[in-house]
Amino acid sequence: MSTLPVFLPSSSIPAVRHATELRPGAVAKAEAGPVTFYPTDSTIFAQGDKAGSVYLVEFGTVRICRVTSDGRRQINSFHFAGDVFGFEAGDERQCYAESVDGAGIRVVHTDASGVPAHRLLQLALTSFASAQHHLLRLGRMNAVEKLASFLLDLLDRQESDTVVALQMQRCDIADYLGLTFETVSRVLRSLKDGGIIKVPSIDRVEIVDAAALAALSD
Amino acid sequence: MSTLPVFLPSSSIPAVRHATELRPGAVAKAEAGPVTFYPTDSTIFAQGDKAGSVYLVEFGTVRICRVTSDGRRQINSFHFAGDVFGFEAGDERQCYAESVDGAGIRVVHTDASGVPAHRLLQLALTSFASAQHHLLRLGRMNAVEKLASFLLDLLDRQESDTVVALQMQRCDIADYLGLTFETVSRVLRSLKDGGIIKVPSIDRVEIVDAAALAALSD
DNA sequence: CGACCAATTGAATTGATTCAAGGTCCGTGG
DNA sequence: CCACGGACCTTGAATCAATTCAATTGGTCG
Repeated sequence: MSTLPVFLPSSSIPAVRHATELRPGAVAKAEAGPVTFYPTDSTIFAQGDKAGSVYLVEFGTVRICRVTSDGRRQINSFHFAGDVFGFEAGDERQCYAESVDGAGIRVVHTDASGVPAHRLLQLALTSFASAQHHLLRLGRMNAVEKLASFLLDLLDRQESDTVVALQMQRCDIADYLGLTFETVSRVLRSLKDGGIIKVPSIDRVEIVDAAALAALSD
Repeated sequence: MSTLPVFLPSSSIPAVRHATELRPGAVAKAEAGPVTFYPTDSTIFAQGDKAGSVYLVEFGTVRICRVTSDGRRQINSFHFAGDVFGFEAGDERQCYAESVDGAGIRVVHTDASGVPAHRLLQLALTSFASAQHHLLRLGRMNAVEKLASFLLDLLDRQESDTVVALQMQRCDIADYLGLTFETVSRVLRSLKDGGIIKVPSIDRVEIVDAAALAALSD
């Protein structure tokens, strides 16, 4: 399997609505580089890399991860089309970023580029806010609440308001929510049995009873 | 118990080294307001408040919290002298801030003030980085690892390199680490029994074997 | 001293994990 | 076209880490 990113001729970019069309104010394309395609599981940046750029997701899904010395992985966040990720306090990356499902990414140089600092601040604060929200999930929610909250989060960030696409596998969800993949599987089953969701395919969840999910999620 | 902050005549500010002396570059005093004293457990800002300012800790300890609808509390961070807290993505506070032990705080207005955006960005990224670090703790560490990592964190941020002052009570530590206060108590005991720490008083921990703690913490 | 609050300690319980055994899906090659 | 292999997912049973509930200790302040 190739893990090398490749530059895309613009004709090969999938015909999905693009990040900068979805969120016009985020970062102008002119401020970002060309779209690079990262195949499934390829590395976008590694822990220890020199920081100094952020990244704009054009399409696909990205995960931001850290690992303990003995190999346990925590996924801090997932990023979809329109999201900007890769903020770092120091000059060295503390996390690594990988493509989950084949993703198109633009580099945004934060130093010399035309992106104004207040705009970068705004984007960084968005990342910070979702990290803070995730802290509550990890620290104080049980498995069912974590899943409920996660599904609603995805629902919020995707186009449909009934169907959630699960681009990542169960293991990714588990590492995001601080669970095991078996527990993720079991909880999805129990939500299904409770008539709250349907799982028409392995990577799709239909939200049948959003109110019930919301009640579970907090 | 009074929960109202009071303005301090400068003569009454405790004779501890001040924030802006500890970290000269952080935020100049001139950019911040006067020091306000917040007694133990008083509110600095509440969830739902209008955002728009950040705060500089001059002395004392602050906790940033969120609660679930049924009252479970997650403490996202503690802040000590020199720290800047209160960053918010939207215009409404998602978290609330309280004084842990009587804290002196300066307001820093982010809009009109002279603090340059790149400086604010830097400070926000610091908050973001520690939130990310905390995600790994909450998501993937067991109780012993959480405590070990927490103690080393405090050690890092305080003056002494052997003694940690625990200004917050066990319940705060528990709500920070996603544990119960009983578990915090038990883990401290087991670290004590293991000869890794000493607990000379209820609010002091002496780090006997920092290497062992480090080994446990990751 | 007595009251109160925080912290400790013990015993029973439980939610999630671990370990193990299938099941499903999909791409590849005969 | 179907059989095979491998990756991922599901399900079950046993285990365990942390919680819950309860009792006790310790420290502080009026």
